[in-house]
Amino acid sequence: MSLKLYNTLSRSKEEFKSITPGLVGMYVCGPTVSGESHLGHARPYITFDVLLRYLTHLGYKVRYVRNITDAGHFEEEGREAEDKISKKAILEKLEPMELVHKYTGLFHWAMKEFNNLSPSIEPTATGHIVEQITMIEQIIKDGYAYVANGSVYFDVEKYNTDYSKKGLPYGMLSGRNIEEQLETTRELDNQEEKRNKNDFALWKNAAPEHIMRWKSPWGVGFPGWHIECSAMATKYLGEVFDIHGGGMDLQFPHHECEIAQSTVCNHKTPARYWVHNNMITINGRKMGKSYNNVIKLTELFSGNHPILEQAYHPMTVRFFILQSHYRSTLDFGNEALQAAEKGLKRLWEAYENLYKFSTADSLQAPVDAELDAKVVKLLAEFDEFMDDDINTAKVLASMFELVPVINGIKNKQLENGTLSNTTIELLKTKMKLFLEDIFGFTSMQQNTNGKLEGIVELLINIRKDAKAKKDFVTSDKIRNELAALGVQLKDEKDGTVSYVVE
RNA sequence: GGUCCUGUGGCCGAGUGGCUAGGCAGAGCUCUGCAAAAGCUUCCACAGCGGUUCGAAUCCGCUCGGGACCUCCA
Repeated sequence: MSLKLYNTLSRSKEEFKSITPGLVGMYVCGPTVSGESHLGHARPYITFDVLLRYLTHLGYKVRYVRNITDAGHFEEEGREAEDKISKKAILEKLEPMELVHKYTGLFHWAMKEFNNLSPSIEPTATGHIVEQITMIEQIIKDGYAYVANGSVYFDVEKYNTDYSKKGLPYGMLSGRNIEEQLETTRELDNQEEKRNKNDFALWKNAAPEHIMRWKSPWGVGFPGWHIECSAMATKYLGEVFDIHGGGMDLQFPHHECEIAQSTVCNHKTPARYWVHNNMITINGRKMGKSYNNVIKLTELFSGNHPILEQAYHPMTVRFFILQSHYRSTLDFGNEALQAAEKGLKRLWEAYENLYKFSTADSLQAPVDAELDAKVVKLLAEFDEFMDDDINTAKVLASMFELVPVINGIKNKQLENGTLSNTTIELLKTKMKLFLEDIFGFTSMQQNTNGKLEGIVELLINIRKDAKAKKDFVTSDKIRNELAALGVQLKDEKDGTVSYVVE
């Protein structure tokens, strides 16, 4: 079996084949660092992190490019041109560069909290002004863009007419046609510079008060929203690359425009597989500034937000996201997050216990051949589910079916030697591979340099003595007060005591 | 208004037409000094109405509800 990915271009699952055997180029639209990252950002970057890890597991060498948008775009086209970053910079009395630096740092911090791997290249828009200008010049030269008052616009109408003949109409990704667009696009002000409402800016003339500005053949200004991704993807991944990812909300117009720009310059549709993750909703509504329901990642991890009943660990959020399929909307709620927190804890504890198993304990032939076979089957399905458009939800469900088996063996509720040595070894290998390497989970335990461990062991021993003397007042006091401090004692079947730190 | 997606049990969520994922919560039991943990068992579903089919949560139609995009957006 081989990996299948849902391709937005064809609206179907397609077998994944890389252009160059063994190598994959993947571009994912990164954040605009004019503000703090929020819960919504967690979804694509975790989703594509898992895809990156899975492709790597399959043996591909992946070049993962994720940009940082540090040059502002128009808040709203037609309104007075205002650069997101420069506007806020004035309000906060900060240099744009200072603001960008701050939020880029926060973004990187959050990505690390989520245990997302770093991209191979993380290019910035401001670092690629030259490439963008070069690309715009090319588009003008080919006749698909025009200059107006120091701004440059892409001629969507002409592009659509010419490229429809080649089977590459504008709107092919998002499934809309331009004729309808003309009738349904809202009436906007100050559009006289454009020949057509559908045209989009490649370069925008900067008003004198504008802080972010660069010299260009058309005057002083700044790049339009879409051109950076085309320029940087082409530069680092080539004219045609394997995977382009991002949130569904970017399908139109952003990715549509990217396709148009790149196609004009390179005469090819830039990416083979367009992969889009769905949105996270809060109470059934998409999170967004206009809805006033944005939860920033710092707030999510600290619990400091009116919607939040408690803080949520980055791993809980990661688990929550991977428990659904990336193409479904995922509804956020305290109850759901708390369920995820408990579920992950149970799964992770079983996993850690599994790793303590000695295969010397079990016999060569499984006592329970049926269960042994079931375990082997569940493990084999991990790969099948991932190959089927990265169905992390199904893999996790299978893992939960393995939890009672692992716990049963550990607590001797299952007979010694229930599973064969081979199966236990396979269980260990695959659980590690999927939980840590592919899903990217890490332990939520804090490293306390062994001091806490020593203290807890001491208390466990005192409690053991108290219990031996039937001094249950003391033993319960130790147990309950440790629990209040977040240290949960567990009396194991064999008389030993283990514990978990919250 | 246009285009598209969606409606699964208390909550979150998988679901390729037949074998009713999974998590959390609830109930019972085993274990336990008591509890927790763990194990076992168990209750509660496919928005509604039609249709196709031997058989539909899954396909089709209609109705109702929710959402997304069309504007910055992950």
